Amino acid sequence: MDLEKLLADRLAPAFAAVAGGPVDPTVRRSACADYQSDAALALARRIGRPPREIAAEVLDRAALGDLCAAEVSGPGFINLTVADAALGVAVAELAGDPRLGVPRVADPQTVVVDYSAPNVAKEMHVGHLRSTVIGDATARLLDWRGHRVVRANHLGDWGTPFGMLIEHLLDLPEAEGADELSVGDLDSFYRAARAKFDADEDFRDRSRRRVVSLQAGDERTMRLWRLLVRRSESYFLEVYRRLDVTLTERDFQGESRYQPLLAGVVEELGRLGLLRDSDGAACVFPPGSVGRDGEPLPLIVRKRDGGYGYPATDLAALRHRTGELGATRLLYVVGLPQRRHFEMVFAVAGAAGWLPGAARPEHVGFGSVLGADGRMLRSRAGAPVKLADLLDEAVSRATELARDKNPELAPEEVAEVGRAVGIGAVKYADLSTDRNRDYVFDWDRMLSLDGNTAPYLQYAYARIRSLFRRAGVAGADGVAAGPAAVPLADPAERALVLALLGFAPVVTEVERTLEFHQLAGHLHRVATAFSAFYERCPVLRAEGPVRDGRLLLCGLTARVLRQGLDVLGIRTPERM
RNA sequence: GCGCCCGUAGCUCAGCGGAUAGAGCAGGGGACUUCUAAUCCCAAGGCCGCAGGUUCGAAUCCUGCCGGGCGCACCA
Repeated sequence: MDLEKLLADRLAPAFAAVAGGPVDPTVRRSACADYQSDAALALARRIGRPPREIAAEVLDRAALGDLCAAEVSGPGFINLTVADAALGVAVAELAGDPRLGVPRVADPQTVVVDYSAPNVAKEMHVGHLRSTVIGDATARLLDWRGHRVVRANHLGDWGTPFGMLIEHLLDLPEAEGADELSVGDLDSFYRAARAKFDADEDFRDRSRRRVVSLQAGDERTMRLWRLLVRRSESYFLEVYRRLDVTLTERDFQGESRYQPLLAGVVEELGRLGLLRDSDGAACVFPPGSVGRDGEPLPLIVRKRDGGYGYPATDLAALRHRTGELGATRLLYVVGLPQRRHFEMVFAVAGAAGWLPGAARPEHVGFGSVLGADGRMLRSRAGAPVKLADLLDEAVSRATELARDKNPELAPEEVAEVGRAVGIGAVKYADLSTDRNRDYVFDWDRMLSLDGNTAPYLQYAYARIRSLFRRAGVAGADGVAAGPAAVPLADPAERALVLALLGFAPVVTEVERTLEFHQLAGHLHRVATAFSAFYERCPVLRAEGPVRDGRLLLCGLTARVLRQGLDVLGIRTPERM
């Protein structure tokens, strides 16, 4: 039962009667009561009556029954305090719902989530962290809601650098080359190739010729290219596994797969009359984009040299996603600096008719990860921080903490907790702030057990699990066969119930906005409400209906935390 | 020059037209013979970058400034 909606439904007829037409009662959570309605204030001008008078009349007419107490407050707010009995029933119903009040969508969309997108033969670094983490949370959330989700890992697996990479691979004894690639030291492989390219004229020539063979589909070249791609992919999959990211080998949809389509894309744009030649390059000039010189900015779909850049690839991919996959929501989880690029791509796609009907492309942008100095996070040497190193450090710091704080954990448990907490902390730090902003990467803060952090939420979950182990009863695993109503005596119980009832509205909101910090913030509120409840309200020492009710609250809290964190891609260890 | 993002407590961040702007950290004071103290409770801390405007009501919307970050033709 959606309490907000229930309250709104009770108030709506009264508002309609007073206003002489339909009114949204705008019920929301309140600091001054459980819920409040602001609609009387907005209505005052429309019908020319004082807001308090409107609110009073609405309350006279509203059939609130024994659902809640209501009063007019301040300039015309209607404060709603839900009856304990109604809350107790609502929370018991929620506990009986395997989906925690969040139904599967009635009208599933096909959603393509384009995220992660590392480059073959290059190390994944912090720059890939946000796209991977935010994108994966997006895919998980939409999956859970029942949409058809296509994960698209738009791998950088094509382009001129592959000439030099393949030549470098040829220069090495094959075994050594393969070895170097598989140990995960992709950067030194790339750097060595690059260094040779910069220093050696002959190598440069060979590299350029190699690009030509690659584009021509030369068999031996393709074999080596596939070797590079496959080695890199297995390395990326290892990183995803450690990061608890759901991307698999089936989700690699690299740039190379669109190469055969690019000529057709350009040809079609030409047929539609959208193309203009500019200095020999085939361009589309979407309205509204202006460059440094004040002149219209082109989207270059074919370069002067006849090659294709990533605008062409993005257009081909988009056309494929709407045309072949039937996607109606196209999400691009890519950093904010690419904002204009996507504006232009979407504008061109729209003009070309590749966004039929309900198809909506959306750039899910995000800010940068900063170091303590407020600049882009870099290693001490000034290089981008390798994602693998970052994860190592997260796990080792968290393992250290776990060993330190809970000596009762067995060694294998320490290792498992360290992984869950370390990785969870990194992901949560990323997901718990507004993705549009840059955020400061700070180990101590993200691993703190206080505040809006993964370990705090995980700890709340672990405490509940511990409690159930001690009680020797099931409960936190799934739907509990609990009481039909939960008796609520303590304010901490009420606060917890209200927080738990707020889970569903937040999930549906985040499905729309993809602002995961809203979900994170809500889970934090649930966890703080639980911690306060846990301090004040004995569970196992209580008796009868009170004990049963509290066990139900604990079980439901655990399920909400676990489900919410699962959507964020974060584990909930049984012990900490 | 143009465009995008961002300026809220000492620090890191919430606050999506509504009441007295909220958390956490740091600093101050308390609570462990007790279901995990990795926790909880209390107090303190604010010209919401500045100036106008719209509104019954603005941190929130609009305009202009100031400050920071990023981006602006053939790299992806």
